[in-house]
Order: sequence, then C-alpha cells, then structure tokens
Amino acid sequence: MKLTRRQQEIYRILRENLEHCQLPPTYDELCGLLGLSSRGSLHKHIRALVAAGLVEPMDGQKRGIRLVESSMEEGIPYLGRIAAGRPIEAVSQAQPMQVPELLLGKRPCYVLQVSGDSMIDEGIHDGDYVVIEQREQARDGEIVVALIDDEEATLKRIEQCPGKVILHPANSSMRAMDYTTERVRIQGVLRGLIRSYGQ
Amino acid sequence: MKLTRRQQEIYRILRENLEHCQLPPTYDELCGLLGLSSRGSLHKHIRALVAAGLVEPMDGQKRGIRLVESSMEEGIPYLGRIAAGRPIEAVSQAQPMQVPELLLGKRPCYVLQVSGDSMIDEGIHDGDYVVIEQREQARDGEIVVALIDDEEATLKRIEQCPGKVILHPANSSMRAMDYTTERVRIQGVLRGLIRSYGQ
DNA sequence: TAGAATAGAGAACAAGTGGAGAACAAATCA
DNA sequence: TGATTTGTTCTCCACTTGTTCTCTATTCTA
Repeated sequence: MKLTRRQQEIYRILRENLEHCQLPPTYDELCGLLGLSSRGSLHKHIRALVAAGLVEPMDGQKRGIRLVESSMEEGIPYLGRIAAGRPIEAVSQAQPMQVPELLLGKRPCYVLQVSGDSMIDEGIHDGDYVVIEQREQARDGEIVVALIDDEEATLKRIEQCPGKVILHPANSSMRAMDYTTERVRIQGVLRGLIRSYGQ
Repeated sequence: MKLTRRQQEIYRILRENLEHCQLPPTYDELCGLLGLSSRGSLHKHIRALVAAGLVEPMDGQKRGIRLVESSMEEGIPYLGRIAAGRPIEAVSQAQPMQVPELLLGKRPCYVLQVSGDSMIDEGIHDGDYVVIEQREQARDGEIVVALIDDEEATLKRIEQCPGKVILHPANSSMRAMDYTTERVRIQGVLRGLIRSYGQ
C-alpha cells in the first residue's frame, strides 16, 4: 500500500503533533493544522493511513487520531529455539520480549532460546534466552548464530581462517567443527543472555 | 481499552496532582480542578480509568482515587554490586532497569551486579546482573542473597539445617561455609540472570 | 488530449462523548 | 445521634466528532 504525497505529509504532521501535545488531535483540529476546511476530505486520507497500518482504526469511536504504536516500545521479537544441529524452531508468531537496553546493540536484535548444553562452559545453559544482534560478519572469538548449509542453526564461538570456518563449542565433551567458508552463514552475534530461575 | 481524550486529560491531571499533594483528591476537589460541576460526570471518567487499569478500584472508600503503580514501565531498581564477603556496594541512587516480565516474581524484585566467580559453575559470571526477589525465607537448594552478621552480603546456594545454615559456592576451588542460623539473614532469592556481551 | 488519480468543499447523518443534576447509601463528622 | 460529606448510580440532553455522500478542481499519466 503506497502513500500519496499528501498522505505522507499528513502522517508527518501527525507524528510531529504527537510530540508536542499529549492528546491525539480530532479531525477538526487536524483540519486546522493542515489548512483544510472539510472533515470529509481529511477522512479520506486518514482512511488511507489506516489501511497502510500507520494509524489506529477507530470504528466510529471518538478518541482522536492515534498512531499505531511502533513495535519498538514493546521489545524485540522472540523467534524460537535454537538447538545445535537443527534448524531454528520458530514459534508460530514472533512475540515481543522486553529486554534491558543494556543488551541491545545499534542493529536490530532478536531473542532465541537455547536448547542443549553445547555452550555450558561459557555459562550458557539449556533453556537460557540469548539476545542476538543481526549481523553477517563476526570477529574471531565472538559467539555467533551460524547457519550451516542453509539448514542447521547453531550457537558457537567462531574462528575464521582463509577458506574455512571453525565453530567451537564450549563443552569439554564436544569437539570443534570445521566447515568451508561457503557452507556457513552468520546470522547474528551474541549480545546478551537472560536466564529465568522461576519455579 | 482505549481512552477518550477527556479521559486521557483527566489521567494526566491526576498524575500531576498526585505529585504535589500527599492526599488523593476527593471527587469534588477534582471536579473543581477540572471545571466540572457534577460528580456524576467525573465518576463516569474515573470508572473508565479503572477499567483501563490505570486507577485502582475503590469500592466506596473516600479519598480513594489512587493510581495503579505502573512498575512495568519503569523497571526494577538496580541497587549495586554484590561481592562475596563484602557489604553490597550500593550505587548512589537506585536506577530503574528494564527487565523481562519472565524474570519477575509476584513480590518486589531488584537487580544486583555480581562481582567475582564464586558461582561460576552455575553459569553466573563476574559482571552478570542477577534479578533477586525479595524474600526472607528460602527453600533448600535455592540461590539466595544472604547477609552475614548484618555486614557481608553474598550470593550462594543455601542449605538449612536445624540451628545452622550452609552456604555453598559453585566453584570447585572454594568451600562451603557454615553459620549459625542467627548470623544469616536471607535478603532475597535468585529469579533471573542477565548478561551483556557488549564490547 | 482524454481519462485516471488525487485533493478538497460542503451537506447530512448517527453515534459517541461530556456534562448536569437528582437520588441514594455509606462513611465521616459534629 | 443527626447532619454532612463523599462515592455511586441513574436519567436526560447538547453537541462534538467520525463517517458517508456528492460534486468540483487540479495534477499526473498513458
């Protein structure tokens, strides 16, 4: 759904207005702000913004014009479980999870739940949640989510040599694995960890 | 539950008013503040705020307009560092820290930063943040913040015997310590852990 | 250049909203 | 105890506000 120029302008003004005022504007107020004299005309634009998902639909309710909350405030998406040697087991729909700002990088992040003990010596336990920053490059020694053969996903410490990639588990009973560079795609880098001791 | 404009305005005024005054206002006072002449009208709005979960329900009590504490938005207090064998090293003023709901119990919680490696075998590392649920009792095997002789604070796994308390570190190079029951006060129980891998 | 898409004006409508005020019960005060 | 304050419930009313029309002007596009 594409916005026309006027619609973009109206959306921009709506955003600006929201910063100054506590209350969402009514149609009449917005008309004044835009130099319109007909609510009907404005309504056509608002309907387009609703269709575009930028403004909350209000079916006849009189609450003022509200913007759809940007999903950022809610948290970052929890995507599912990651177990060494399997594809990421996605949950049906990404639920937002509130995460301390401390753990967020500049780039978009997401959350996975760790399955298995392959990183236990790093203090990453079965059931822990890890915050992953989306990135396709990593520095040696960073812990990454790596996709192998576009199929299996795994959380490991990475070491990159010319032509090959070594993925180190942190578990004395497991061995590092070598792959040719082409087989491995980095999906993100570990930024944070969250563990619940709930009963 | 969406608020109308007036309801939002009244909520805002309520918040502002509560900062100045100690006593919650009566309906009549609030009516004066809002320029209303009918308590009935005000009550309709208050009811909407209660339904929205912003104001505590007050069944008939007087001076009962109280805001629901929105603890979620603010986060829970970060109090300082805990290192085995020292008092908790408090930060000058408790900063709120946003924490996933997952980690919160029913009771109030707070956050400490762990100093030292005494719980490393449990995957609790130097620099990790721990979410502690305020409690004075613990079950055997739980990890607790214990205050010894009202002086030193420490994070350990607890074992309670008649007349004595054993605090187990999770570090093969350290030994469990025994104390008489009177010397140990439980300050809270570990609910969650947060670790940042920021550079 | 014709037709489509975009923008706006203005009328008319229905429903939601905000408020007044009466009446009542419980809590509080004198 | 009786009087008053205070929260609650109720009905009634004015009017704001979102919506839907139709009609017109302008800009863009094939």
